[in-house]
Amino acid sequence: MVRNEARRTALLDAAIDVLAQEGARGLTYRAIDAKAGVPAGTASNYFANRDELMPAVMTRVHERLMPSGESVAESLALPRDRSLTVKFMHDIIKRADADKACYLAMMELRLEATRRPEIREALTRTIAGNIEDNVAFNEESKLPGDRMTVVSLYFAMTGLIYERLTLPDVVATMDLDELVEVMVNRAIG
Amino acid sequence: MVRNEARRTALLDAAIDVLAQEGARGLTYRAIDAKAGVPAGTASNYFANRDELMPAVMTRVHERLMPSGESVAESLALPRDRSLTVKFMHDIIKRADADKACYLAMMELRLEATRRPEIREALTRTIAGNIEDNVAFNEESKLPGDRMTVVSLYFAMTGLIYERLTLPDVVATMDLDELVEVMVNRAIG
DNA sequence: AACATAGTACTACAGTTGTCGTGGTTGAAC
DNA sequence: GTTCAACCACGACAACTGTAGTACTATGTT
Repeated sequence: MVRNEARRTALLDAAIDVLAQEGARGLTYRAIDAKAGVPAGTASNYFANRDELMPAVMTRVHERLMPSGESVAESLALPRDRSLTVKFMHDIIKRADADKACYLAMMELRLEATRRPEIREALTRTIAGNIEDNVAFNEESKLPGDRMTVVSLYFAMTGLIYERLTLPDVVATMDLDELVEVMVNRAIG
Repeated sequence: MVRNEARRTALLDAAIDVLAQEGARGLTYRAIDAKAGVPAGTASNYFANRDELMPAVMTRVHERLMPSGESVAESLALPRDRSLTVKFMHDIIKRADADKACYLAMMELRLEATRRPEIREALTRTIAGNIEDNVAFNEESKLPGDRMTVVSLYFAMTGLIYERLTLPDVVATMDLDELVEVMVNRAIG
């Protein structure tokens, strides 16, 4: 198997775009090659078969969705109150808007996870770890709210982002700032 | 186009199962025929092409997800307090568990909606209407909480069900009863 | 210069899929 | 008992897809 990392990554990024634009149904070797602008047959030089491709895409999505770290540090200079939690939630929404393709690809992969145990295990680890990290972060940073605040906010944000990406017009009529503020305030209790 | 309603519905139900089990990628005429136990070619006698099939499936999903009405009436005999809202939330979760295929199919369709305007419009109407109905119902029934209670609970429940269906192990370690109770209590404020 | 290696381009092929057409069956109306 | 429309089974076919194989190119090593 060929191992030009730059090219391989470019192919995976192309696969993410294809997933977002065409869905799992459109994810073919030829579609990836076309999207990446490489000659037909290239993707199959990098991924032996479709079963090997999907987990690789999933790993790439995970990489791309990692928060920057420096923006977190920046935020932590602010006072640790409710308005900071609100800011964090808005940051998450902004990241989703900025990289829609990645989130949509993850949604395709999550559905794929219902029938592929390897993807399911990897995603479960990622997401469960993410929730635990958030709970620990919230506590260590002395941000307001308890464990349940973080968990219920996680679900609400998941639902909100899911809705915004798949059926934007449902949320379009709502005041996003007000919505996030109320959700945070009540989740904190 | 053929119009034997019973057979058509059976084919659509088969399509829902295929969507849930194999994903949008596996939704082929032959797969539908096989799942419905009818001779190959039958589905194509009922749906001229794939673009006509998808909205039909979506309509059928919508039909199947409608709540029974009598169970609602039954619940309304109970005292209109927080515990009733908790009960309603548990009913929703139960319905999702009882008809996983339908919910999974809807998730596939929601992703399909990002690239098919007809499905998107239909789903947007359905979901937005559903939220408004819930808001009105909550108010008319003098259930506790305001509009924001209903909206934020809607998102939290969407996220929770999404998580439970796609990555059940993430939620498995949580105490579902406690989670729903806290979510309701805080959403009410 | 000769060679080895990794990466790349391209092609072939068998299996699958969407779609269309065609002929057969059923059952009710007359 | 003929007619007719609706329904059904089946096959054909071109287009597309996954996969494997093969030959070409670039680069570095000896």
